Amino acid sequence: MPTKEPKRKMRAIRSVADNGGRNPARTRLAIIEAATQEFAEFGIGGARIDAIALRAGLNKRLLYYYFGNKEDLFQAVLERAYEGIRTAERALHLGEIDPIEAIRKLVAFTWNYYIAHPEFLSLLNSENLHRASHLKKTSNIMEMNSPLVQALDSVLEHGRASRLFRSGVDPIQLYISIAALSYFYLSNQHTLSAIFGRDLRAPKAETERLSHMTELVLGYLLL
Amino acid sequence: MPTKEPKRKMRAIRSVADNGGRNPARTRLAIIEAATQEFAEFGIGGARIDAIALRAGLNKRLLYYYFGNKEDLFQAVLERAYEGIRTAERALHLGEIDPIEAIRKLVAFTWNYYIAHPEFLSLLNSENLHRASHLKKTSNIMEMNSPLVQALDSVLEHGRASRLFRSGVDPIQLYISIAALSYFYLSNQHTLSAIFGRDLRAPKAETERLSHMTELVLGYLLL
Amino acid sequence: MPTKEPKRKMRAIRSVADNGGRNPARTRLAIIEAATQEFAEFGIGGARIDAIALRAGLNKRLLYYYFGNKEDLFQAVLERAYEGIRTAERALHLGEIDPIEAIRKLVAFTWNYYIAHPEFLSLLNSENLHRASHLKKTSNIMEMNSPLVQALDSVLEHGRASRLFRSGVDPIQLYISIAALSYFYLSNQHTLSAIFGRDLRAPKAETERLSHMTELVLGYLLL
Amino acid sequence: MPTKEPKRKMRAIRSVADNGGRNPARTRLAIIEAATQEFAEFGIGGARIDAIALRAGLNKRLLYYYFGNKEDLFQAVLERAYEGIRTAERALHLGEIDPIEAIRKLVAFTWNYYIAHPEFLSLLNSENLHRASHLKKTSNIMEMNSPLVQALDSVLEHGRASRLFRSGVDPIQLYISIAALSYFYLSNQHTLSAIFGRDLRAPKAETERLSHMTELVLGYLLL
DNA sequence: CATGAATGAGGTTTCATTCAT
DNA sequence: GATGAATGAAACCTCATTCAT
Repeated sequence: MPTKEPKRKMRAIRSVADNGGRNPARTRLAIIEAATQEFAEFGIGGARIDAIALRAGLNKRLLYYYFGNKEDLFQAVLERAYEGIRTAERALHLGEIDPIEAIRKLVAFTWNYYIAHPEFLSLLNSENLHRASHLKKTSNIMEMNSPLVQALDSVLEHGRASRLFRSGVDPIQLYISIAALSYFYLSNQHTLSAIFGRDLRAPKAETERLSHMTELVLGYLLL
Repeated sequence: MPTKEPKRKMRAIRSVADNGGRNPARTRLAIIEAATQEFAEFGIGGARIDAIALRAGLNKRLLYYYFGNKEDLFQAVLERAYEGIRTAERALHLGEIDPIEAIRKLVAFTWNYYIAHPEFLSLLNSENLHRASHLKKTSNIMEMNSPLVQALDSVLEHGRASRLFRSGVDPIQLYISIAALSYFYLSNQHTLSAIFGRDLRAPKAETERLSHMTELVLGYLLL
Repeated sequence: MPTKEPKRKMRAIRSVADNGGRNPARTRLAIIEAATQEFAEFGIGGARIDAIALRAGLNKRLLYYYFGNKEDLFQAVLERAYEGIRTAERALHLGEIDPIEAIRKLVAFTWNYYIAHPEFLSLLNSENLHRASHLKKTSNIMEMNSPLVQALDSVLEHGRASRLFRSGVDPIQLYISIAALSYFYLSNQHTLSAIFGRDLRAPKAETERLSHMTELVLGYLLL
Repeated sequence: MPTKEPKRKMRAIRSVADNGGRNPARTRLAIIEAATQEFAEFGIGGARIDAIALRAGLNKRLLYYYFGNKEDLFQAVLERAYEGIRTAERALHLGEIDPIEAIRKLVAFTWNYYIAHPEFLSLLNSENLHRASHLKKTSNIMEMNSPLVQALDSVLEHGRASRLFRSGVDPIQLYISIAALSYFYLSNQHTLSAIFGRDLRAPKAETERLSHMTELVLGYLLL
């Protein structure tokens, strides 16, 4: 197998763009979605333009028409992925509820979002392998910043004011830690499962993990 | 850009094998080390056999002579990377010290090892992208299991016996969490730095991160 | 798999040279026999020096020591193959028996020799693909000539004298025809079997073929 | 000689595809024709994709675009070669003429077709070296079957009915024998010429061979 | 807007052969 | 006499990208 990447079948999973053509917005979206799957599954180097076109049910030339080249397509994919999580985060409204509940909700949300969007983890890994080169090229990079950091800051402030939480907690550090606990477990599930000889994705294992993470964070915060 | 991967200069960083040939063990090692760097930097798909040969100062053909193909070379690289961290872990001797100190030491060790061995994180990310396919092929996969899990179990037991630590803590969950806190921060440093607009690798930031992680874990464990 | 030839396992069938080394004649023979199998199975282009060494249970370097290069090794193999059939032919003694019986014997001998030595057919095919370039380099090419042609000439003469056989038969043409009838059937057995949807090598089919060939030749010769 | 195959010049004999591009059918044909020559001349292992592209006057990448890989290209070449002879055979209309004349015509046709299409013999030899692996993959393998076998059956029947031919002749056996007589002579002409020290392809030799074969077959058939 | 055909560069791998012991 | 290590050349094949319609 003189090939560069592991062999894989190329079959159109689902022709995302079953419009009779002539719908730019939809075509664009179809490409992004197909590319998201492909990049998530194989990384930037492993993703194949042909495979993306096939997944999208579109001619390869169109990818270039819409996105110029592979790198820029990845950038678009990445931006949409961030957009997705930021939108979901904005719907959380942590500030309006009890601090303890807010933390539970934040941990659970992070966990569930990553589980529902494994491609997001994979895309981030790819982007970090490339030293965030695509992210750095996005124009309004600040909008990538999570609205949750500010919300978390306010939750911590409320908790501290109510003498529930310890003081001196950096919301960014905590935000990163909460993300880390879910992210690492899921992103590295294959090596961890192999090494520990357990299926980390069994329902029971997932429940235990969420409990553990919640207890860990609250155990730390609560006075 | 007609090439698949971002352009990069190919220059022999350092001829790892400045033996006059005819030293199999040394040649083998030179290949593994060069490959480790290359795979860590560019992933499996992005790594170039030519580049590895150049880095190692060896004829490309030799890589095939010793390892058969790219995949098997990656497997060898991965196995050696695990071997490295397991060896370091075995030198920790957590069981012989005060539980609190042991936890501090474990968190700091994990952090420092990842900082000293960024290639390890990258290799693991690659392997997880490939669903641990190489790891699953290693013969004695159980030896990949960290000796720290058992040590941590005993630390937790001591802590609980001394009424210092809470009970009911699963050592595997905690081990994963401790790894997660350092791993995610470092592995995702580029996207995080870009988004937060701060340099997460500034000395001050590193110190703060280690403190935060230690407090988080101990804050959770201590009664 | 970017390989040139169809994949195949390389395993030493039988270490022909299980001498403790130091037996030139035996080593030489072991190489020739291993090479014969390899060349017969894969052709000159498809044969692999490594595979031959492995089959012979010898170091690859020895093949070069004894034969110089692949081409010359093939020449040696070919010469030995011709030697084999010529030796067998010399044992026939056609002149001493009844002409009809002699023809039967010749047809059957040809058929049986080809069946017992399929590698001979394959080597000849290879050599013809190369326009007999190796054969032309052999020193005493005349010794390659079949002793049977002269014997056949005398058989035909006897048959004609006894008013059994027709006259005017060129022994070389007939010799070629007799060879052709067996050779083509066996050498092309795979395509013929595929196309006719029958197994040409089934015992019944073989018997029928020999009968047919014998009848064909005798039917032509007999007055 | 560090190369695998005998050296040879690579020069575009004749740019088969002097279309200004954009003519798929023509391009496809140009590839097949170039590949036919190359495979016939050097065998499957010896044929070079580069050389085929050069012969066809096309970009090497196109061969893969149209045929996937070398093996599949060979299969296409082989199928076209069979198609060619089957088409020619269908134009013979043996059933409509006198049985004796029909046999003469069949022998001469076989002889002349092989002479006009030496590549056909070579391709068949290659395919048999590979145990008909490509032929077995062709979908309608039955259409490869010669229409002549049935025609020959009817000729034999007519001949027998007219008390001209012997009975009990298997048309497949006879068909194979007729093919064999021409095939072996031509396919093995180089070794035979070398060994007999005569030029088997001299015009006189060719005439004699055709006579001999015709007499042989008719001598057998005629009562 | 959309597409099948075409391409240059470069990737992995293989091979016959030689070197150093 | 015998061997494992090493090599340069070239083979097959892949890929992102562009051309012509």
